Amino acid sequence: MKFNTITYSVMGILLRQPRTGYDVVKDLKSFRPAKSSQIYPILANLEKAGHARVELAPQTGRPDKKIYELTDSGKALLLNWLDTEPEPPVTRDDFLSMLFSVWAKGPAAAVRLLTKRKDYLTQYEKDVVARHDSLLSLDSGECVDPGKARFSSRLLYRRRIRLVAEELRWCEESLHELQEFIDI
Amino acid sequence: MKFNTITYSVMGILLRQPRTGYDVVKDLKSFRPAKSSQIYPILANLEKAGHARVELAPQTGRPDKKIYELTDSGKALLLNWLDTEPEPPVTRDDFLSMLFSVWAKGPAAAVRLLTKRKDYLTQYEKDVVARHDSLLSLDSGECVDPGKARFSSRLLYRRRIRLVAEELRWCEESLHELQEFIDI
DNA sequence: AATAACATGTAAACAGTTACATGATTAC
DNA sequence: GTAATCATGTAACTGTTTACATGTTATT
Repeated sequence: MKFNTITYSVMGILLRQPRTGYDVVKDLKSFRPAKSSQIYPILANLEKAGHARVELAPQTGRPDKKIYELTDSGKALLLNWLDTEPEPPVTRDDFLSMLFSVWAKGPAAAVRLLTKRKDYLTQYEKDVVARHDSLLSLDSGECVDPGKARFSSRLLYRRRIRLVAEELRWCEESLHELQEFIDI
Repeated sequence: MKFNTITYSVMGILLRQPRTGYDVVKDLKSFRPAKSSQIYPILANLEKAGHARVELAPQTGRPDKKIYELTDSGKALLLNWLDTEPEPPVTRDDFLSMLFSVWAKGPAAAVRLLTKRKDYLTQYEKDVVARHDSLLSLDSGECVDPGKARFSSRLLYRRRIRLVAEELRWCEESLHELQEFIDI
């Protein structure tokens, strides 16, 4: 059976700890967002293929929890995937398409667009920094041990923070450049 | 009629100059990549809706060129879109999913993964810088005029260059951190 | 001689989102 | 009392890629 790449991301969550579908969706948010309607079938497929097993936790008033756990074959499959060539990243960002055409609307429109982006990034930066800080506060020792899951998480957060900060600098530089065309 | 966001990216290309479907695919590559099988129907729809008109350029030995040009209604629609709220950007990047799980494979695997990324980014940086430079060499005056299309292009290239450079710094920093776990 | 670029498009498959179905519990 | 969170999933729709169909011309 051939799996798509999001399946490996799901396995990456289960490698760290047994999780429900609902949990997996939350955990994926930071590096590979997906809707629950996409995740539930993936978990079912993993179980059918023997790469995950399920434990049922009965609940009252809401659907019973299905706690998924990675099997040895699942773990082996995931670790194997790490040696394959990752496909080049793809980004879809309306802001870039808007910027591409904003010249036709004049400098004021460009300023509006870039200011909106700056606000978005500022908020985003705050969120990521907060999550990064709370990760470090949990157990700063684990975060620097490359054999621990939190090491990976820390690297990912740090990357995000750096990139967002750099795009903010770019926004400000671009806005600064546009100033002279607005004021005069 | 309601259009999806890639349609606006296509209109953004046509706003700059009349183009064939083949050309549009090439032009989109830098900020909103898409396959030709997705673009041809979009162009046909734009024409049907009256937002683009087609001029036929007969050729021998290969299909006649269909040169699309944006109409006034198309231009108005595009400029209107620039005032709407862009949806938050989404990125799909296998490398991030691999990094998320690489802790389970140990520091040497992490070094391999990051080195591969570094190589990819180094090549990518070279490409973008080259395209940025060739843009500047064409007409450096237009590039600083926010009423000209090349101003938008220059901003987009500069953003890419900055972000790639920042991710390269992050790679190197992370690799440096991993060194001590490998050598000893 | 082989490969890349030029040029159009359709059909099928895959990936991903939105809407639906269902409702208790918890926090404000 | 209102909104968010918890918890599962299916069906329909939209978006994107891959495979097919068909060749010529230019470059290496």
